[in-house]
Amino acid sequence: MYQKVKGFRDIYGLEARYWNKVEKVFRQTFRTFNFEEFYLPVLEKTEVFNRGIGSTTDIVEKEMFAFDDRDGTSVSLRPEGTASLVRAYVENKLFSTPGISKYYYIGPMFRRERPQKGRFRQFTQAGIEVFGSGGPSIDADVIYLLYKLAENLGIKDYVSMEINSIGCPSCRPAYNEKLIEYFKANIDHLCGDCLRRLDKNPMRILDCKNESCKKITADAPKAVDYLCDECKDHFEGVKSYLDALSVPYKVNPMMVRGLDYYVRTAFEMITDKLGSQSAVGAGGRYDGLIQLLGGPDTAGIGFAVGIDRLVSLCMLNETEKENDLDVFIISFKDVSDKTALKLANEMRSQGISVDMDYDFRKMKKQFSLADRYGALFTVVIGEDEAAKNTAAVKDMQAGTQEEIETAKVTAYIIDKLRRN
RNA sequence: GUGGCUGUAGCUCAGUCGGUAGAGUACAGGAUUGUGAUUCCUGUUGUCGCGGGUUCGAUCCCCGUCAGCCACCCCA
Repeated sequence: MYQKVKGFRDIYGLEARYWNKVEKVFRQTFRTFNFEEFYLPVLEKTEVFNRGIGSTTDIVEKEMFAFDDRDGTSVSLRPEGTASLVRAYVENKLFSTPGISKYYYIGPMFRRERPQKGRFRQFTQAGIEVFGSGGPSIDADVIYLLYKLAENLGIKDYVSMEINSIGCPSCRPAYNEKLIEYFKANIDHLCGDCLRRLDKNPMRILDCKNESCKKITADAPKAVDYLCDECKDHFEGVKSYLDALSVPYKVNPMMVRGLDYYVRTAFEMITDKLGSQSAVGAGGRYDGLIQLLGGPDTAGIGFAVGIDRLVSLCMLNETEKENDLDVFIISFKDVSDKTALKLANEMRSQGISVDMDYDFRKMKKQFSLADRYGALFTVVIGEDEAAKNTAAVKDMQAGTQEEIETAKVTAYIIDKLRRN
């Protein structure tokens, strides 16, 4: 028997229904914020990610599905969406459209990590990107959108929002110096991983979960205390707009970003309900990225959310009904099979969901099928009814039954459904 | 990439101190020749994850491997 590739999965049944619901809520919510859908390729030249995400990040260094195409160019399954979308934005010269650009995408991403709870090698992210606005009000609105998604999915009690500012190229180097200085003074308390981070990316030490490191990081210099005037004003602006929108949030000075392109505002929507995978959505500002990928100097901000994780959270509620069917037609071979088939499609063209037993089994069997599908109504066409050109329509919840002329069944059902 | 646990029927799991397996559920048929639940009867299904070793004999012991789960790491 064949097995799926490690870390990849099949999604069906109840989970697929939730998946559907989440995507629907996402598209509707994005629509209300005037975001436009962007369909992106799943495969990009590897350099897009090397340049965009940062060649020393873990994602690029050891998690990409990268391989050489037949002509020798290195290509990669995308590990995230932002670099691709920025590439597309620049390549299609969309920066010349008037005003700011707001796009969203939903689709599979690929990272070759060891699978565990809430983490798969193919996972789906939905994300948004805003190009062309550098002010703090869009930051707050984007964070509000992320919050709104959780609210619209009915899971806002499961998540919380944290924000931070990680500075910009003009203030971060000085802050990094301070950090390195501080950690070097406490170097014997750092774990092996953090020793390596010390030179490469000292901010990441703040994120370490090692107990001994945590003790030191608690008193480490904080980025928010070393922001330049512009960054400080920006961060204060973001907070005041968030307050105006009544978004519940917490400033977490320990929050950092794993991707190189982020500046200033960083935010995360986290949960404690998914084991060790706490992030369900995260994002930030990346003002230099568009230029880095060959475009004009354009401000950018965005976020990505993990659909797989969100679906898990939604399933905690267990409110999704199994029932999806309006009508089940019970019919019999050589008695009412053709009538049933015609009636089913007559109702379907009116938008009613209809199913039937194509094997025309015994009535009792057909009723239990109708029951299993959660049908609201059954339409029985047996010998008696067929002879009279009628059908027995049964309300499955009430248990009541009425005999209706076959030609009038569709109208009767529509009327009944409307009343419910 | 590192570590721990797990892998038996479609699903949940039991079991054999080493002698090639069983329950519940699900499914199919019937009791019930026109009505959903329950009940009762009958029936079907397994390369006991895969490969190798030890043994007269392995689903059980040993090694390897693959997959899953959980954690580290990383991240959405």
